[in-house]
Amino acid sequence: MKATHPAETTRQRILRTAFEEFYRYGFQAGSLNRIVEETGLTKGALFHHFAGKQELGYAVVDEVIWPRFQSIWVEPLEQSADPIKDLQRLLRRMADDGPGFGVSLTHGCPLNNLAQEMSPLDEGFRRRLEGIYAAWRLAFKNALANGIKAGTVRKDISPAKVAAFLVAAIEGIIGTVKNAQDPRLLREAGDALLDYLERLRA
Amino acid sequence: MKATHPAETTRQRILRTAFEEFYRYGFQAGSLNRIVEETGLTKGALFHHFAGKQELGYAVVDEVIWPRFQSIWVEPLEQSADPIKDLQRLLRRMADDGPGFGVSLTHGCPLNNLAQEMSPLDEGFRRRLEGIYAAWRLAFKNALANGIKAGTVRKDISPAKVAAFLVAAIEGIIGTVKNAQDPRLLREAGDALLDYLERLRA
DNA sequence: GACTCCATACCGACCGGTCGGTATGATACG
DNA sequence: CGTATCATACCGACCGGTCGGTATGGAGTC
Repeated sequence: MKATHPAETTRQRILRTAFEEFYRYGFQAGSLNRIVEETGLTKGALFHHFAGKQELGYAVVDEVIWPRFQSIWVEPLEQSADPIKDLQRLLRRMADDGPGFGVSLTHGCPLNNLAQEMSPLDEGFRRRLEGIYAAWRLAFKNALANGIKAGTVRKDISPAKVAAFLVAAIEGIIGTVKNAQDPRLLREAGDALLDYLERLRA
Repeated sequence: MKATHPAETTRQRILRTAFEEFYRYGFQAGSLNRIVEETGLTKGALFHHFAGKQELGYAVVDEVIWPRFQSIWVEPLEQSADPIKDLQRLLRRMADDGPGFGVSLTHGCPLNNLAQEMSPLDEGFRRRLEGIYAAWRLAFKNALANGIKAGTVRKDISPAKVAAFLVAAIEGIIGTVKNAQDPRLLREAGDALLDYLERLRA
């Protein structure tokens, strides 16, 4: 424990444990008692750092999911002159090393899991998650626009539309593969996505 | 009630109410007490017809979701000689009349909702839902193969790969739009999908 | 340095309420 | 009478959340 998470504050330990709990069981079915048990702390400690389950959920989005996502999907695409190549590289790495990308084959994408469950029920969740999605689409849109400027991407496509489609397709693939629990499906749908990207080249 | 659902048996009323409950709150957070209250029946009636919550959930998949899905996505595509045209028509109809397709802009796709929540937690759910997804992909794959044979679809594509990608993309679009709650996003991603379909033409 | 004061961090028993599920009985129908 | 179809009453488990209390340590005062 301490080896893998050195010098972790109590608040950070709660956040990390809560993230894993909600990732596994969903937010509503996730149990504060289990989080307390898992951290080795108590109810008192948890409620000292967070006002309630909802606040804890919000904090997981803001302080765990959002930073992880940004370092994986936003930063690598900034100042990309050949977004198609970089996107294909990102997708291949995600397929080869799902867990390292925060995406498990069986548990799917934490961002999408939370969004599908909570967005219709809690506006605070929806707004936060939508912010991440919007940043994702913006990163793709900018990268595609850069590609067009650099001459690596076809000029007749709409960066905004393609970006929206790409985000949806990626989440859709992760979701359907999570349900099938079959790497072959990941390969098939992934190949089609890579092929789609290939046809965006100038 | 009786006007919109004439001569409905008790079992059917429970199933329909349970479907709506699980569609709104998810399976785990869905409440049997609310279902009982909503139907105007009692616990005794519910447990007379279903052995428990899990069995009720399975029955909702088998007897509500699966038939609805089949009539919408499988049957219209059988014996299609121009699957691209028919697919585009289906997609446009879904975008224009979501609720009629069992897909709400704010609540998403019932099939995908259940799959994302329950597949990692319950193998019975996963197997049943995967059966529906497999049928979906098969329907698309057969339609694309028919299109190739009829000369309406490009010969150099893999029907299986494109089918897997299409299913994923559709679910992904529904999911991201559900989170954004913005019809403009549906329009953007949908346009990109229609464009992708267009480029499959022979 | 010694003492007061007080905020922070954390503990663990306990609360009301809801959950899925069960046992038993009434009613109606063959 | 027997069986199917419900209603009523109730159970234990678990839920998120509260509350009184304690240990620690830093700041201020003399």
